[in-house]
Amino acid sequence: MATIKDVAEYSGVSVATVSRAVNNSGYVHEDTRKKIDAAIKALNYRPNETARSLYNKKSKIIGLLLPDISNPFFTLVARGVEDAALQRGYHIIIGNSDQNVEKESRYIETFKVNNCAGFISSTLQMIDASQYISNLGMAHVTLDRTDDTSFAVEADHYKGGRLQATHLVEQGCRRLLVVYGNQKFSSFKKRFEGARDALGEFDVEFDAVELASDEIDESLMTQLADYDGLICYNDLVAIQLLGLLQRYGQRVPDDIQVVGYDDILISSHTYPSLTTIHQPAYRLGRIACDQLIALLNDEKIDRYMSIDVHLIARESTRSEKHE
Amino acid sequence: MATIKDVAEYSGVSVATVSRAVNNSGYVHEDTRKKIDAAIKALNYRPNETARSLYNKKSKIIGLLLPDISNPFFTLVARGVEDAALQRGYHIIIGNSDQNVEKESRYIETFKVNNCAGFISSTLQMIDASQYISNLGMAHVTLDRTDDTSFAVEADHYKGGRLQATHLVEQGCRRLLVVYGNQKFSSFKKRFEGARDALGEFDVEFDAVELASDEIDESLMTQLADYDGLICYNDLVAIQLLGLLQRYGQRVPDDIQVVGYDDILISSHTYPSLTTIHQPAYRLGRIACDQLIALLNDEKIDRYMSIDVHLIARESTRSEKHE
DNA sequence: GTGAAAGCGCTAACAT
DNA sequence: ATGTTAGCGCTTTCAC
Repeated sequence: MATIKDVAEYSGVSVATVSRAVNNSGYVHEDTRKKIDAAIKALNYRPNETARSLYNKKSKIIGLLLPDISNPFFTLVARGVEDAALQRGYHIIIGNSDQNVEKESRYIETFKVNNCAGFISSTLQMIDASQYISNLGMAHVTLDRTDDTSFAVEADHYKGGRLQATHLVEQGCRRLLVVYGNQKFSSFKKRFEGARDALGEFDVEFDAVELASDEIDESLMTQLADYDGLICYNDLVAIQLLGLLQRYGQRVPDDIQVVGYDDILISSHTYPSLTTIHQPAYRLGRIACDQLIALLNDEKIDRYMSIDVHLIARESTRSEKHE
Repeated sequence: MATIKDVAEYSGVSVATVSRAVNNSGYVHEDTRKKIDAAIKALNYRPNETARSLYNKKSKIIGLLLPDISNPFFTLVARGVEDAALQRGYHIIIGNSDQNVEKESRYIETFKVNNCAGFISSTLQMIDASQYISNLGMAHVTLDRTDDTSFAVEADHYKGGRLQATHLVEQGCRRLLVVYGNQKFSSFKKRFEGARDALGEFDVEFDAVELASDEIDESLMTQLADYDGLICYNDLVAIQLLGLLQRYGQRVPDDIQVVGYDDILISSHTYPSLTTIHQPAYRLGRIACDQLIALLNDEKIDRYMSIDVHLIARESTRSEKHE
């Protein structure tokens, strides 16, 4: 691979001039610029980013720390981040924390020692996370799962929860089960609170149960039979429940209605298709990335951004008009 | 962030000695090692990987070029690669090519200028790809979508195709539709060939049609009604078709049986759950990564590895025993 | 066993 | 407008 020195020799100027030409910094005569461009093309020169980032103490790489990329929601977030990054000349390195504090800090360390410009995370479980990060001196934006101290971008989960509940009540449900996720995550917590508050206002009876996606099996059926509506904290769980219910002869939405959360791609393809809350995962990723880059450029950004969500009515609830 | 120089001063030795201690290269007295370890701990020193990779001309980062991480299959592959990499002290930077030649080469270039140790790809559409890569002097392993010139790891798609066809015929199908994917990808090509050959041997009638996942809508129903079995080139398509069929009153598996390919997570949760070919996506990723790292360590590896696949019988076909 | 010094490829003073 | 040079943090000869 050709280096800047090769280009300098080939075009008969110094490396400083080449550097100036490449970076459009400082003066460089039109004629010499032409010579340099020719040399670059002839030698197929590309600046070595490692050397650049060693000097600058910042690379053009953004870290992205996700709980688990196997979840289609985060996969879309990642695409959003990547596309936004690419547009501005950055690249991303992805890490899965698996909700594991040790992996988390290992990744943050990795980002640091690789001179990442900053990172986006949606999973900080570390205590004193923001303290730790600011010590590291890295730019940081929090996504979807928020704490109160960092820059944050998230969907309006409280509203999402309210929408789930409201829709089901409007479609006639009177005996609901709210299936909620791990409450230590702000996103799940707010969804639950939204649903709970709305249900309270409607004065509709409901039970609530925490359910991890790997805990779903036939043993649930006895409970499920009691309800005429299910509010699920994400689509993955909703789809599993949908399968389970049908396998045991329950008709959806006639016997029981189901609403999910996320609007992952598959949710519109199942039968019945899933009524759900659409969160703009891709857009969330883009925005978080744009925010981070703004931060890197010392632009002022909002400390907190809330992104709107809306309900998409499909076949798993009784609403007339489907999309 | 503390540098090697800080550690050297703190422990009263030279940077060279610290470097030797950190890397376990060359001699360093037990006592001085102790002092250095203490200094490292006190200063919370971590070697700057950028500086290392500038010197070594190789970073501890592996590039991973995927067609689209939104596809759950590739998502699992990525997890496999990541986990394997992590175990050996590497990290990954992921790029989505979106089947786009330009993005492809941009990413490969990115890998190069960031001193990536090597990369894994499952999507090279560039002409002369292997030529181009070997010019770059990067280690490279091809995954799932193979050409003949690189090191390659892939599942046995021909067998997978045969299994799909054989199963459907055994379950009584006599009029099949093979829904196949873009034949320029070896993986889809081999699946189709396997199914076609098996069907030929059984002397069973079939039609074949190429179908992208965004081309699926009601207009297909007139065609679909003619068949008693559907062989799909992946689960995503199979699930969409499953939904479509049911929405139009076809009973699966009574009227028509469906078999998918990939065994993504969701396939066991739909109703009816999907009979499919299990490809070990995670393991594929791990193996590809292990191969690449072996390559980097100048170990001898097989030029081509074929990984076994098997059929998982579920509710979308008539087999008695489900998993 | 340890240290001095060169150099990986680049950028940014500073001098000219 | 261009060149010289120091230095980013590290590893590795090569002396001692």
